[in-house]
Amino acid sequence: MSKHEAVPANNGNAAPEAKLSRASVQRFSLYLRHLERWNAEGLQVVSSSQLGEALGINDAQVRKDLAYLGNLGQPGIGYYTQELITALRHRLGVDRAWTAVVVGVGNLARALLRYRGFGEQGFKFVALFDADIRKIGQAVEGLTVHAMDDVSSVVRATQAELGVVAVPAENAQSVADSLVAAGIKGILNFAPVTLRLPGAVSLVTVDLAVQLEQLAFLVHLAQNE
Amino acid sequence: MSKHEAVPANNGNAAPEAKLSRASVQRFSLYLRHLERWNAEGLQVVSSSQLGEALGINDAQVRKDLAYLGNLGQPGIGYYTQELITALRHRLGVDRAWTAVVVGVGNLARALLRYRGFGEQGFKFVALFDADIRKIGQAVEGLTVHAMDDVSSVVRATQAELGVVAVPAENAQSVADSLVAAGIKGILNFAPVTLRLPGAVSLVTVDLAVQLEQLAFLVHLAQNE
DNA sequence: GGATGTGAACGACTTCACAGCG
DNA sequence: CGCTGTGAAGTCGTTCACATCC
Repeated sequence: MSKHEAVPANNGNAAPEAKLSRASVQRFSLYLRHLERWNAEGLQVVSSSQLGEALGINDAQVRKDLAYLGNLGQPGIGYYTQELITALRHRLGVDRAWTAVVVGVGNLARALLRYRGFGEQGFKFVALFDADIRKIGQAVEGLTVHAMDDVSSVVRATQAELGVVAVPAENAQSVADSLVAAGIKGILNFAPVTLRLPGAVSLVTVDLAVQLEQLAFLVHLAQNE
Repeated sequence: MSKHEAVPANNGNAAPEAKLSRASVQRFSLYLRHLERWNAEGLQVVSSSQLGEALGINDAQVRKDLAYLGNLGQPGIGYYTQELITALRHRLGVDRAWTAVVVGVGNLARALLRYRGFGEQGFKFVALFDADIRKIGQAVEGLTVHAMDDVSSVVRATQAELGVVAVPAENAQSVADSLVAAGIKGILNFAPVTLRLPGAVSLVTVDLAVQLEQLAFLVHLAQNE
């Protein structure tokens, strides 16, 4: 990493966090996934056009994105896979473990808990919560389901940083409020509502209904042409 | 726009489909959801600033979006809720029924099948498929699980238009190919891969791993400041 | 007055094109 | 040579500001 000699060290120490678009960050995750596979397959060098092709985007875009990581590219050669992976993981913040809790133990929660790959990327689910008293105490995917009243104590005890909201729309805001009050730093929300959170808490919403409607619209559009 | 005497009825019949950004379409879904709730609560008129506030966006943005629907706004008043709903549903293509099949009967599939609201928006799941021979013939959420070999015949028989891919990454492309071969018009993909589809088939990908990493990045960023 | 519709300014993202380096 | 890094141009989306209309 420490790259002195040549390179003006634009990430010297002052404001290393340049403006990274949300789109770039999403692509970072995708680059990382492809790189890790290729690296496992023994590929040691990769070019911006290979990455671009894998993601279906322009190669200049790839170089622009990767430039945020510093001057890792070797003109005439490409990028060293392992080096890129390390830099990407560091920049994304996944070069360390993340702990998460899930509220709402339905099928979606189960799907997430079983999703292999989260673990590989350093995400660890440490607790589950549900409002349904019948589910409390049950073990799901190796974790015990706690009562909603225990959110605060369990989140503090586990020092969980991320919370997944997988409850019906009408309960989502109050669940989010509980998580925030317990000290959660970021929420992944699957409920179809616009959550209101304090600025210090990050939010990513995945709205499945919107996505399905989006698809219907695209098909609808394609048919009327 | 041609400006003569009351509304030029620009949605007469010619070329109503202007360029609609993907972002606009996503917002359309959100507008629709809020409007339907407000309408059910008896609200008859709504303003761009109310909608903007509900979605957390600028009111000018709302007006720009809604302008795609024609001149529905009443200066000094706002928009008539019912009229907006009708226009939005029509434009989104959800003023008719959509049939969908799901491939990969895991927890994610179950979560989708139970998701209330899909039905209300006119989406109907008509068949399930799975490669696991032990699941074939089982009933899940009222639908029978079919073998992968039956994709073609069942899709044709049900005239399903949309396909949900909820299988592991390594099988996603071949599943998608089967769906396309069977005549599916659009695919909602949950597998963490970049699917390659013919141009005539629409695609929406929901990558949960990317979303979780995005959240981690945002928290990571907020902490280093 | 109060809210729409929209040109114009602004800002963000993408692509082009090419100098420069290994 | 091939491939990076990056200004410049181009494209797209958002916000501003205000004329317009009920």
